[in-house]
Amino acid sequence: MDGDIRFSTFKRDVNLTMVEICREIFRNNSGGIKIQKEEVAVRSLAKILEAALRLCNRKGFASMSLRDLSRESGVSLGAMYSYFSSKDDLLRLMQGHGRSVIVRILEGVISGIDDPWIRLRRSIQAHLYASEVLQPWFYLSYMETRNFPADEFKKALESELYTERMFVDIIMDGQSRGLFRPADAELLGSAIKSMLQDWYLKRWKYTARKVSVEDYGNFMLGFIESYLMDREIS
Amino acid sequence: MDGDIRFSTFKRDVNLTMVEICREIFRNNSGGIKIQKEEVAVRSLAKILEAALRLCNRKGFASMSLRDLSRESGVSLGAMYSYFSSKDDLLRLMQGHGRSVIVRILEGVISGIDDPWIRLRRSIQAHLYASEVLQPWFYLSYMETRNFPADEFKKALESELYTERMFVDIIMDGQSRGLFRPADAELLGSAIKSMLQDWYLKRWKYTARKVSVEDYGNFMLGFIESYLMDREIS
DNA sequence: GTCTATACCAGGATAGAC
DNA sequence: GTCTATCCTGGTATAGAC
Repeated sequence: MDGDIRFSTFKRDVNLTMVEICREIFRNNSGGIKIQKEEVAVRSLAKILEAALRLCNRKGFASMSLRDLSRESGVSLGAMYSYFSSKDDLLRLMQGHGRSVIVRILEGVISGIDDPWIRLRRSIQAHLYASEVLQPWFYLSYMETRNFPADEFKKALESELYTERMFVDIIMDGQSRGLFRPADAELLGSAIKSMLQDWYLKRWKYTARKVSVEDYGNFMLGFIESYLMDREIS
Repeated sequence: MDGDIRFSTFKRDVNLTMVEICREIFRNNSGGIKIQKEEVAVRSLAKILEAALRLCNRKGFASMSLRDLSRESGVSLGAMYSYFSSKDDLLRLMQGHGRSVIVRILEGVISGIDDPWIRLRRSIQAHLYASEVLQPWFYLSYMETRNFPADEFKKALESELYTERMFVDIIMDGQSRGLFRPADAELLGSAIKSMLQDWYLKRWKYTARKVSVEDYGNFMLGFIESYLMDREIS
């Protein structure tokens, strides 16, 4: 449809390789990371974070021991402590970055667009594609929120409400212009979020059924648009 | 609407008090539980399981230490081991029961009903209400699946697919009778599940917004029915 | 049946050699 | 910068008094 984002285009444009992400993390954390040489640091960091995400997704953050992580990443226990100062700090490192990336992406794709139908489509697609590219981050951040240190916990909740708000605003805008049917915008926003989350939380299911991220997005959009166009029921 | 289940009725009918549940657990686990007197056992068991669910919901199973649990439940560390033989065993105790309860409920509410519209409404309502009454169980079983011992893990996945299948079957039945629009029944089934799950996973959000379980159910049903009735789009 | 005391081990964190 | 060896806390689980 007009204004739609294709996954392949999206992926090319955001270009989020692990190494690039780690480079950015390194530059923003010169305080916490004790290594000087950027090349060295970025390489180890990538190994550590990749392994950490893999393990956290498999067993959860609390059940991942740093000895596991050392084995999985190939970086020794001692050396890892040159990259973070505690296990909680490692969580912060993984977490903080993903958030900034997603906000940047979401705001980018709808800026300058006026039509609520298109804003809705594009923001859902972007959210879905971002979670596809950064699946382990999204999964971690959903499942481990409870175990975050207080400051991170608060930020995670705010982030949930922030993205939901984005959808609610678009819906209310469409309604006030008489384009969308009247309906509870907040509940619809929550429903959209929960479907978006299902995509990255239950990857095993969708992979097994060979549903692609674009299939999923198209289904979601058809479902939601059908509701918003419906004039029969008040 | 006709055939609808009211939450108050549902709650009265299933009558799932903690003590009743613990009594049933006790009777099914006379092997594992070393206490003889039923009254004594049920009382302690209720204290332990209530506390365990509270702590698991707050910090996760892995982060809950048995010392925490002893403090929270008021039962000493030593005494608790008369009720289960290991921490994993405690998980099995909490988990196994909930599953049998939910299957029993879900099958009960649609047996003998033919109309797909009513079957759909009732199965969604029952699922939602069950998760409301047993919220901590549902939450635990969703969030901790990864950490279950292999056999329990498998059962949890099967259970996810089983209830989803229930919805898919109803949808396909409605479609083949020409009552529901053609649409991807499996994806719609998944979407229904994800909305049902959002209710018990994000209670904080809905409580803060003063959305009742019946409000939520009505919204879900309106959303889904609007889609299934829609004849405009193929 | 329930408690306290304790064994034993795994995990996070650090020191210091290379 | 990275590794190995080690410290020490806090976890699960048990023994045995009451």
